Amino acid sequence: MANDKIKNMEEFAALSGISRPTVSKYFNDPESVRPKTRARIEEALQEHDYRPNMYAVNQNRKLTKNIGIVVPSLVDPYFAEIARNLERRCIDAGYRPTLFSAHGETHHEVDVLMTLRSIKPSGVLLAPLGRATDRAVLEKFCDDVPTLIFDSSVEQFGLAFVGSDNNQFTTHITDYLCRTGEPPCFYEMKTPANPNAHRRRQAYIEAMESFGLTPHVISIDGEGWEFEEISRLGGHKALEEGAFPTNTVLCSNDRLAIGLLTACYERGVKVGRQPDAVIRVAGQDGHPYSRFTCPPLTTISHDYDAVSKTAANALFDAIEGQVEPWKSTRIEGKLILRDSA
Amino acid sequence: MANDKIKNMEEFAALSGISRPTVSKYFNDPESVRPKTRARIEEALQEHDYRPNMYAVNQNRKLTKNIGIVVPSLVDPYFAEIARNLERRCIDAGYRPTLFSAHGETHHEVDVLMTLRSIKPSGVLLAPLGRATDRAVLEKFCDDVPTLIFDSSVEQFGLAFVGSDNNQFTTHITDYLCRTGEPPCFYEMKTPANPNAHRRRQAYIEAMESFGLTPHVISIDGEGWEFEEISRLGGHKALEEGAFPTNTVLCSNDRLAIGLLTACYERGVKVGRQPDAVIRVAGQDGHPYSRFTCPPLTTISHDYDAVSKTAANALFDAIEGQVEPWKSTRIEGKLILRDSA
DNA sequence: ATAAAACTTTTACGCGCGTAAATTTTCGGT
DNA sequence: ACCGAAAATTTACGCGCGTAAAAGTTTTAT
Repeated sequence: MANDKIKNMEEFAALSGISRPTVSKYFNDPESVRPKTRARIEEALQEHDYRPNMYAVNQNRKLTKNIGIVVPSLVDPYFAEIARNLERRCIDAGYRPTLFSAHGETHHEVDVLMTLRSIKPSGVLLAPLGRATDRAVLEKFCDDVPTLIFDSSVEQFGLAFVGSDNNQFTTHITDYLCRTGEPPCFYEMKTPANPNAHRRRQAYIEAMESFGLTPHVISIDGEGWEFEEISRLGGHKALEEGAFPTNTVLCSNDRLAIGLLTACYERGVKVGRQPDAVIRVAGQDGHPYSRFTCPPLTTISHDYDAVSKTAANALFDAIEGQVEPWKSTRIEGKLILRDSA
Repeated sequence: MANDKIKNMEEFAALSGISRPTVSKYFNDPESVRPKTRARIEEALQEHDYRPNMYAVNQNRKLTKNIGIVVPSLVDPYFAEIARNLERRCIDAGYRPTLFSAHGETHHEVDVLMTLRSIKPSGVLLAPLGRATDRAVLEKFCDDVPTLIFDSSVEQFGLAFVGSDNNQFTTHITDYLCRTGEPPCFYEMKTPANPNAHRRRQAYIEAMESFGLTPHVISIDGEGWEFEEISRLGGHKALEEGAFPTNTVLCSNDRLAIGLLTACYERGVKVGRQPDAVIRVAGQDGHPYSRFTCPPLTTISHDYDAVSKTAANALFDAIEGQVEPWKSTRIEGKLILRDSA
């Protein structure tokens, strides 16, 4: 590979012996030029290592190949995992994904949307903050940019919604817990950052009632995204006060469960389904670390692949012109039986 | 705010009653125009909501305001945390950071570097994969783009290196473990993905020898970045074979420790510093989840703030023209005493 | 071989903005 | 009120590429 610095397409076109407009066509779609021409360009490409200037390209294209991926927090392994999954799918589909995190705060989410506008993405995959999302800003954004909402829905904004079926999640695991021991109480944050929390509480209550049982919800104090620590503290308080009416606790999500397990450990409360255990704890999400808690956490897991595949494909379809009415796709979770419940 | 769509700076300049070049100056540096002029522009800005076209701007600027942040894996909470920290600092300093993950693989890291070239960043903060990094590619990249290497150094590439002092980490915690119980053996992966692992093993050996003790290194099998699971399996094997020559295990990093704790739990091996515990386990890194293991993990923590602050500032200085010879800054960690050791 | 179809080349313009040079306006100090 | 300096304006060009139109060339089908 020669080390000559090629500074623009003009020069590269000259070196490859092809006209610049044709080279331009090639970069926009290699299949659009004659095989012989393509071969010559690719040959020159190997020797001279040239890449079109991104900024000049996107200035003139009606549609960039950019896709924005936005999650509430990249520090949360659940979102990190799904973002990774989505990123890969975008790249494989020939797009250029860019990752953004709202860092759990409204104003950051708003900033991200402003930034996104400036890169003129052809589409956006957005997992909203939820309760903390600025509805008006998001709605306006969805009007301007093809946006697919995932993880938690915000009204009927955007192209469509794809997420997990929180009702099924909670109903399913509640059912399991009822069948294998005492019916669970529900452990959650009083003011949850995650909007799915509301759905899950509701689903728990309905499931319990449909089984002819009385639901019990324990709502702990705490603000923000430090779920584990909030739950650890709340767990201590609940255990001390004897706030759990049954020996089975269904947590609104795995991170709360992780914190609760720590609280149990610190108080010497044995968790599990063995005879000598005094409490069963279950989570929801299929958090990457749920396998490594002590005891390993029984949970109901998102189908990460299915969610991200459905979401990504729906966006790609919309970008490529398919117009479909707004719809909501909710994907079932899989129960993961481990030792904690 | 009027809803008229302003399509370029020309129009906006007309509406604000200021000439386009002056408006351009304003956007590049609001302080560079007369206060009265600035006020008029900002007034118009509120009413008409215009933002310069990013692509047109960066096409002509010698130096974009972009900064690339690259980590080996965003799914690893340690890197997610430090990436978050760096991202914030870039934004606060007026830059536009973009996050990239190498997903633990060489070819992805190479791809990221190619992508980075195309966005013409004014600087890059890069945590290399380490052993798996393509040296030649990285070296060439560092020649072309101002790059600051952090977390693990690769020769003397880039502007400088900023990371934790792995020698101090390991020496310090080894010392602590020796003083409070049996001297530790060292638990690591045979072929670690993380290059700091080598330094830490070496530091352990030297520390032990300086204390007049015999070092013992247990190297477990496994490839890739699924440290916890690799460690859990390796831990089972080691415990079964009685491979630990002492009751104290110092893990090369917290993720290995988390897996080992799970293995211990699954075998009913009690971990901790209480009299009835049979093994002590310590980690290294100050992983966000180390607080929530059972028992909570004793570890030596990165000074996340100091590392990211030093790294970011060094890059900013270089971008702003300060030329300094390559240097390596290694920041000490803080021992976090918890129940596991 | 010939005509039609498909592809390239040439030419030319525009995108939205940075930026330099020359000129005019504005401002603070006296 | 006057003058010099600082700032704003006018004018003009260029960045690297997309893209359209017209003309030329190659390929494919008949």
